[in-house]
Amino acid sequence: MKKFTGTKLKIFETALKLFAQQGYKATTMRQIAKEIGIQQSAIYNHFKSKEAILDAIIEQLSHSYLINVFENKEPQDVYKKGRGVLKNIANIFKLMTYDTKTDLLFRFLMQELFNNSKLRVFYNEDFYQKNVKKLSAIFFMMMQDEMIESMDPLFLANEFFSPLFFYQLQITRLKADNQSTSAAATLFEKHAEFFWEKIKIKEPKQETLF
Amino acid sequence: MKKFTGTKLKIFETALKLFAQQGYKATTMRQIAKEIGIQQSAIYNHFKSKEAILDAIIEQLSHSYLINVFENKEPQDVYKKGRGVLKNIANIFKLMTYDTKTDLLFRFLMQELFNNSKLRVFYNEDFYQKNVKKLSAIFFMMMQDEMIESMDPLFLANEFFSPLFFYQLQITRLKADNQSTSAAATLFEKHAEFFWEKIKIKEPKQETLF
DNA sequence: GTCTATACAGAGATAGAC
DNA sequence: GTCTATCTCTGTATAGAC
Repeated sequence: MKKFTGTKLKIFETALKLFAQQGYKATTMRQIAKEIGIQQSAIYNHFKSKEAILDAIIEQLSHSYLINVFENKEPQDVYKKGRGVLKNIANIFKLMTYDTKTDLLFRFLMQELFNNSKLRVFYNEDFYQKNVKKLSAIFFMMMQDEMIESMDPLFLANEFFSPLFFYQLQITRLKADNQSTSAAATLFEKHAEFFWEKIKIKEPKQETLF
Repeated sequence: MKKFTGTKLKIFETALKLFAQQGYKATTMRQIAKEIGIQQSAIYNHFKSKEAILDAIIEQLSHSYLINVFENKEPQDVYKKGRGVLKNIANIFKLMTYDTKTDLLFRFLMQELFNNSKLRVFYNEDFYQKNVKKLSAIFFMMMQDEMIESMDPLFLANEFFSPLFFYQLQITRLKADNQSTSAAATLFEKHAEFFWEKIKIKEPKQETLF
């Protein structure tokens, strides 16, 4: 993963900000240049075209926290923590909303999702499938250990993931209007707590009672 | 709510389709005209500007099924049905994804959400708040009747709503790539069923047992 | 590596004939 | 109400001086 420096970095950051705010098409090279304080044509010393900037952003997305919700931890190493795993994941989502760059990347992703098929492939494979499958593996192991009730683990993963995604979308939207996000930010933790309470196995197994 | 006819209707429908597919900014008046088979300048006999078409679409959104998930039914009239209410709501979400126009409106909404503050106000007030508040009222009444466990009804409404929203987004995305949506479409019902099982009060009240 | 100047294409919108 | 023609503006990108 290559990191940009100097003017190239400024162009990259400014472009990401403007693409996320106004959309790719609505953002002009002149506007990017003006924000940085250089001439429009100077951009072409760093990126060969507007689309090249777009590609660099998509490339960057692949390495962002957005798709590393599990921080490279493997399902078998974490599932035993039960409620703690869920709270952890929810918390990572929450932290993402506080990180300005991740927030911009997420907003960019949502903004361009429906008119960039390359981005849809990325969203599906690296963001959605990857996270849901890891979640699914965690739930499956919890079921085997009789920590939670038995059911379709993939479905359960979707049910756990979707509110987190939605709350993140809400916060990104609220930020776009400079509105307070504190109420929405509490939902991540509440969701993890609520969800665990609903799926955990409550009593010791009945056989032991008789 | 005024309905368009003839050429004006064609312009409206074509514009909605293209805006939803490519975004507002990326869609040109010439492109709209070409799809219909008229000259670009002829559009101006029906809409005074490109932005006027956009406004008409936003206006239309307000009257769409997107925001009438409850089909004008009042909470006090439906809450007694318990599980049935939840299944009903989930089913309306599912039906929306089969309706081409609603699907386009939803895709348009998502596409432009982050670069149109007018649309964000609409999304928040008419789509999100309105639906979540009605849901919240339903859950509150269910709690009073001891049909479901007592907790923050607004939080519960968010938890029920967010997966439905997410699954709808998934389906809209899948459709954008002409992929099968049948697997995702089953999630609506499963969600309602799962959710009800998790919040309903299972046993007869304990006092009656002793 | 940044500047000025400019090429060239495509955008939204208007005028006036039919 | 639609056409052709055209205006004006703004966009991406390039050339060449410094």
